[in-house]
Order: sequence, then C-alpha cells, then structure tokens
Amino acid sequence: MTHPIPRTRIQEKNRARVLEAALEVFSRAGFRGATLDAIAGEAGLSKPNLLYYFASKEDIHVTLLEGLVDRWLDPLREMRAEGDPQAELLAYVRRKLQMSRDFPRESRLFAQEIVQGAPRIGAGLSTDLKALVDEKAGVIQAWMDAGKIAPSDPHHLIFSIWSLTQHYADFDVQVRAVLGEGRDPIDEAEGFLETLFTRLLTP
Amino acid sequence: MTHPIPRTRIQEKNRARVLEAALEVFSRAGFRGATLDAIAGEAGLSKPNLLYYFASKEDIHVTLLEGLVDRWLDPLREMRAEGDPQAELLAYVRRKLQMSRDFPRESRLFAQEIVQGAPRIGAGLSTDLKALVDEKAGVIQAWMDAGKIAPSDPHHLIFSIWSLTQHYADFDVQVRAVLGEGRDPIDEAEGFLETLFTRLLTP
DNA sequence: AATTCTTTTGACCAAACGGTCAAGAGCACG
DNA sequence: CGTGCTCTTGACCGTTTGGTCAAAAGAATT
Repeated sequence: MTHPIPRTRIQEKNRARVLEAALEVFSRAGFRGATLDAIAGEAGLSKPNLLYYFASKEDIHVTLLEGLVDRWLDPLREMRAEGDPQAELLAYVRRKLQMSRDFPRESRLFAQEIVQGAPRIGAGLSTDLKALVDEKAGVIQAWMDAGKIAPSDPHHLIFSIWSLTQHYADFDVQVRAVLGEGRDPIDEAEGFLETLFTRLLTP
Repeated sequence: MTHPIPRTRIQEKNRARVLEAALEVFSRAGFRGATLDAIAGEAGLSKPNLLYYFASKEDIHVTLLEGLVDRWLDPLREMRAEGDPQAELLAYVRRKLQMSRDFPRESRLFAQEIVQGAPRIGAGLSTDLKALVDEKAGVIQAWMDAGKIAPSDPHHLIFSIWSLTQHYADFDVQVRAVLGEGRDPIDEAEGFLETLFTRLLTP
C-alpha cells in the first residue's frame, strides 16, 4: 500500500472516494472487468491521481475486501450464547437481511470473489472464518443439546442463513425480474424468513 | 454466430470442445477475466482456429448461457401439479441439489452473470423466467389453499430453494473452508435441506 | 490427379489497459 | 516572500487482448 495510514484530511477523503467508486465498479464488473479509468472516472479523479492514493488496482481490491470481511461477520459475532436461542438466531437472520438491503454492492463484491474461488482472499477463509463459525456452531449445538431449539446441523444452519439472506443482494436482478415491479423483495423476505426459521427451529 | 447449425462432425466436436473449455475458464475468471488465449489453450486449439468456430468471445458466452438457462429450469418444469405436494417440492430440492453437485461450473457461470446485473442475458429473465415461476407459484399456492402444505409466500419459497441449493455450488470454496477437509458438503446438505423443507412445508 | 471445400495456423494489428514520470499547481509555514 | 511539502496531471510506455488475414494443409469429390 502507498499510504498505510492516511495523514491528511485530503488523503482520508480521497481514499474514501476511491474506495466508494471502486466498490461500485468492482461489484458491477468484477475485478478483471473493472478498469482504473472507470474507477478514476467514478471517483472524479485522474488515473495518475488515483494511483497516488493506491499502489495498484489489486491494492484497491484488497483494501476493499479486508474492510469487508470484518463487517460481513459482525452480525454473527453479536450472537450471544446467553440470550434466548431462537430469538438470537432470528435476530441474526434479521441483521444479515438488513445488510443485504444496506450493503448490496459489498455483498456482490464478496460473492464474486468467492464464486471465483477466492483467489485474492483465500488464506483468511480457512483460519479466521472457520474459527468463528466453529465457535458459533458450538453454541448452537449446545442450544440443541439443551432442547432449546430443534436439532439440525449447526454449520449448515449457518450456511442456510448466509445463503437465504445474501441471495436478495446477490441475485437482486433475478428476484426483481421474477417478482415484477412495485414490490419490495427484502421487505417480503423478512416475513418469509421469519416463518421459515421459526418453523425450522421450534422444538 | 459463425455457424448457426454445425454441419460436419468435426464442427460439432470442436464447437463442443470450445464450449467445455469456455465453461471452465469463464466460471473461474468471469467474462472479462477470461481470455481467448486461455479458452483456446484449454480447448487445445489455436486462437484463430477457435474464432473459426465462434464469431467472438461474446458469441461463446451467449451460446453457453443460452444452453444453460434451459437446463437450469428443467427441474422446476418437472414439478407436477398432480403429484403429492410435499413430495414434489422435496424432489425439486433434491434435483436442484444434484445439479449443484453435477454442474457446479454452470451454476457459477450463471451466478456471475446475475450478480453483475445480467448485462448479457437480461431480457429473457423478465419474460420466460417470470412466466414459468409465476405458473409454478400458482400451483404451490393452490396446494397451500387446499391445506396440503403449510402456507408461505410461493415465490419466496422458490427463491429459497434456489438459494439454498445453488449455494453449495457457488460458494463451494467457502463451504469447504468452513467445514474443513474430509467432508462431503452436498451429501450433508441433502439431509439438512430435507429436514428444513419438511419442517417448513408440513401443515 | 485435379479440383473444390473445409480446417488450421503464423504473423499481424489496433485498441485497451495497468502503470510510470517529470513537471507543475496548491498550500502551509517560517 | 520563499521554501518545502502535498497533491494533480498530461504525456508516455510496454503488455495484453480481441480480432483479422492470407496462405497453407487436409478432406472430399469428381
């Protein structure tokens, strides 16, 4: 990275502008489909100016993804073992769905990276991610063992929450094409998913 | 297209080789990340030779996607209104999951196209796809009205089947990273999804 | 064997792309 | 005002990439 820690307010502001523009372009076109010119144009900067703030296209992409994974996992971290199991899980579903509504581009950027085999993020998945999921799967398993929620595979339960919520961000165009105009997919999904998980989890 | 209808057996064979190679490359790198050289190399042809069979990179991509959408929707078409509702839906889930196992590259190619906003397939979604889904949603709604399965939104029910099954193809690396080695994700998913949909659908 | 049609390829091209550089503009501060 | 620092940019460069072309190599047909 060119500037590990932004010094001035101008740097902070312009780095943020670049990342915002890059998110837009990367999520729409993929890593390879995004061009520095397109990102610079979207950010309202010249290309050399953009490269003054970031060392390379890959640098931008990595910076974007690093910031992403943390925010992506936050809702799972917030799930408390001490809370009411069913309420905790349903709250997790709602938080994840809210993220699909508020940060669809982030979700799509992440999805593309994974679909392509995580070539630029790979390592962290098998360590950090696995550790957190294993821990929370343990919590869920304990809830099941205690008879608080119906038994099923905790890992796949977590996958199902990811898949069902992220679907509304990642496959947005398809969902909208099928539902037709004048509908709010995520609003409808909230009710549907509450039904689904209530039925799945209730002992 | 250069050759709307392949005439000779050589053409048929080589077009098939190109499409197989292109599927591999496109699904791993995305449309823009795939190069004609990479596809040609994978197919064991020279680049000009490849362009003898297809007019352009886009031609290959479109041909691939056209053939895909049909196969992708086949399992849904097979769902019969006359059958036992719960059995029909569970069979649909199993067929879709089987497709994630047998055709993961196809799933990932399709996923990338949708995630990027379906820029090269767009039109068909709002017409053909919507028509089929609306029809089947009607069937499901009738089943619910008759009290054969528990009520929920039929469109979102179909979305949930797509999302939960395709997840195992599209996010394969993530699933494997979390589960660790020596496990068969789709094999495990079969049991989990049967539990999930049985609980969701049983009145 | 000659002819014709299909298939294959090496050489080539223009455009697009990621990235560099040197020089200038803006700005803070003694 | 001058000095030094941050920021910005036009011009440029080497490489990659999608695509062309003319000519050669194979098949098929007579």
